Amino acid sequence: MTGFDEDDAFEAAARPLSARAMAARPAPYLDTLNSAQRQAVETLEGPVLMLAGAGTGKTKALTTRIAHLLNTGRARPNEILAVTFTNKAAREMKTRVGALMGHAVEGMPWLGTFHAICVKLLRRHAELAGLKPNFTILDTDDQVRLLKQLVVASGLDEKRWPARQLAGLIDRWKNRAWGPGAVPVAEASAFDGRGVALYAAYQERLKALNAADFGDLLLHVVTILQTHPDVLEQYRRWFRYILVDEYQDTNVAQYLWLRLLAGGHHNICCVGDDDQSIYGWRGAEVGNILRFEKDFPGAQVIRLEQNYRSSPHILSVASGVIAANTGRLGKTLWTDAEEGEKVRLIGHWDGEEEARWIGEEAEALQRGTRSLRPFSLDAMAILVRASHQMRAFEDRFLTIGLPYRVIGGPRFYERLEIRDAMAYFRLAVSPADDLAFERIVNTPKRGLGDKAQQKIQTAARDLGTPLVEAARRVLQGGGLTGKGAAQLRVLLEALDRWHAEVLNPTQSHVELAEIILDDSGYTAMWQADKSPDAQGRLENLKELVKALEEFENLQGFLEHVALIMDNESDAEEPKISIMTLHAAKGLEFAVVFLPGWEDGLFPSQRAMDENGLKGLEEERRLAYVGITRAEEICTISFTANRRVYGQWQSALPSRFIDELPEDHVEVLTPPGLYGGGYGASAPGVEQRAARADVYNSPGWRRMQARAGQPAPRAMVIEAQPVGFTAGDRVFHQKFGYGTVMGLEGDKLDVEFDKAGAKKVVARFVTAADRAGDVPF
DNA sequence: TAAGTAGCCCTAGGT
DNA sequence: GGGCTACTTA
Repeated sequence: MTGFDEDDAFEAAARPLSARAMAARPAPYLDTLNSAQRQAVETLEGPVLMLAGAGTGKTKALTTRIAHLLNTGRARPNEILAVTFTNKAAREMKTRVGALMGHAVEGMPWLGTFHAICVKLLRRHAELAGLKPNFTILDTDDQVRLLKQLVVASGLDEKRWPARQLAGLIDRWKNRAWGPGAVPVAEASAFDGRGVALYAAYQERLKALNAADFGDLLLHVVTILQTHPDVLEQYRRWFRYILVDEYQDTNVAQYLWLRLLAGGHHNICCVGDDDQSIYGWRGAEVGNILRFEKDFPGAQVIRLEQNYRSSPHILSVASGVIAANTGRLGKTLWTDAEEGEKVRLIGHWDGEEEARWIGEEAEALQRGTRSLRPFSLDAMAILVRASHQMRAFEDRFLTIGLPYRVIGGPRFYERLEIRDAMAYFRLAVSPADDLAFERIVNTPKRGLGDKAQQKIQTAARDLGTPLVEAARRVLQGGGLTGKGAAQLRVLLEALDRWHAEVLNPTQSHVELAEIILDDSGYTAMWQADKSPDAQGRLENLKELVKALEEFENLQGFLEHVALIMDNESDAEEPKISIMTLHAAKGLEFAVVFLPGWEDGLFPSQRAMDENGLKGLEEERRLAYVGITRAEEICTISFTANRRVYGQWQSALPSRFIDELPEDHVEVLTPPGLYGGGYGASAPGVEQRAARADVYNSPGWRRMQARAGQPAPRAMVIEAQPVGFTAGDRVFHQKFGYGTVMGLEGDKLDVEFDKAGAKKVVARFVTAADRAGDVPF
């Protein structure tokens, strides 16, 4: 089927648009917009770039624009293509358009995430990509396991060449819309020279399994549009208006996809903020938004600069920080709001003290003793750079009984028990799902260990059948005996029963799901488990079954889960939120804490090592995103000492702190700096206390500035990140002294005197003659 | 085959 | 420090 659904068909649309437009209803929603927003809503024809700074009412403008398109009769709901990155954003957009129109928006079938829309397109044209319309979507876990098999089969040492790394490589290639044949020579030799060959083999396997991974969803569609002009033409005519949210986060494949589809009517409106581009590591190209005017000739650029979120001090600090970046499109945020409090800056001795101080501060703000009014914990957030920073806060808050929630922990559907259960469901729906079978043959334990599984694998390969069928044959042929054989027989019989039930239902799919979990022994397995998290897992399984109720059948549910992840836990008592800076994008809080502003942690050493100045600038945008989350009170902090991977390390304040505009910052002095309690007898304590004090004295930053380049700050070095050459003597904390034998990227081959030959990351060693200077 | 232990790595994370 | 994998042991 290559055609369109009947109700989507617009071909009869030689309809007089102007007449429809004249019938448009009044548009009261326009009166609630400021002039820039209004311009963004009313400039409907031709390419538009809406540069929307943080907190400037971007979503409002975007949703009003859709409402306006519908209201003026310029497009029918199914002629608008509106793309977001997350399901959450898509959902919000749908809701808000509905609210604007005063009724639920039916038939906006093309409002969704890039991936959801691509699935829809790909199902229609699957055969053009060598797939069947009912292809399955693999998640990252499946992907890695498949790749692992290929790596092993190719004779590579899977330890030296981890499948996860290959998965990352292939993802990057797919993000750039490179099929196996299009990977440039320079990159093709990655992964021990076999990168591309493995990529090609992987794509073959996927085809054979009738499966696609996330990257494929886009790649296949782009390829189809590129190679089938007739298909492209259909969609070009169909999508009269295209809207894109978070354009600064698009990767090359998404960009190509958009350009192809917008090539007909040219009515594409991209919304974004180059200063909030923080997903470069995931393949996003800031270049897409910077190049917009070139890519789409005649484009109009509309800037949304009035900020409705943050106080003037907070905005000034944010602007001051981001000003250090180069190549920006440039925006000047302004606000009518009252002056409010300055951004607060405070240094601490170590991470525990930082957590203690923030905990007390949160309580004081909650009581209202630290501010003009009390704040709910719901209005407070702690935004960290790296997830391992979260633990100190969790520990502290558990101790003092401060309610908190961690946003972005392991996703519901990524949990072990959910994945297991899903594998059972998948097998019931499609018995040929080998990956699912592998996952659950021996879960719960059925006495089918590696050996038994290998037999089945071999049989499958020899017979050319799926694993389930192969297992059946192995049993019949007496290849397995004893307990394992008996239990395998039980499993296979159960699978048959479940599959028959899927084909010819005699009961609801919810009941079937319960039966599957019970009959398989999976529920019993967790009931018998006495570890503390078993109870929680059982509850998750119950939740899973409950979630099934909203779907017509298991198939529908599986598709949904493949694409969707968020389960918003309902709000109970007020809680302070802990999350990463990345997770905070798009959110806002009255009170924001930004801990851990230390060089190496933030900006992250790794970001700088791997991406140099580009990496540093992305880190700076992350700082900008963090600060602009705050409405009223924003507190930045850093510590003099931090435990990293169990080792104490002294740290220097982040270079971003030097960039905070002084007039808008208040430097706080933490209590108890001299109070001891940190082993006052330990050597060096006075020194370190003195230094910590310097960070906290009112003039410390000026002193730093005057001193010129302070201390051994981590440097951004573009060309030569390593700094060692073969023959250098080095010292490693764990392995001792050694000699550099060779270089490979940021890794060194070192022959250690005692520990022998090792590969170590360059920054973990120091030149041997300097070793004595380095405090460990 | 299952339980126990040693070695290894370690940003950010939606679909 | 902690979580995961791979290897070793009962």
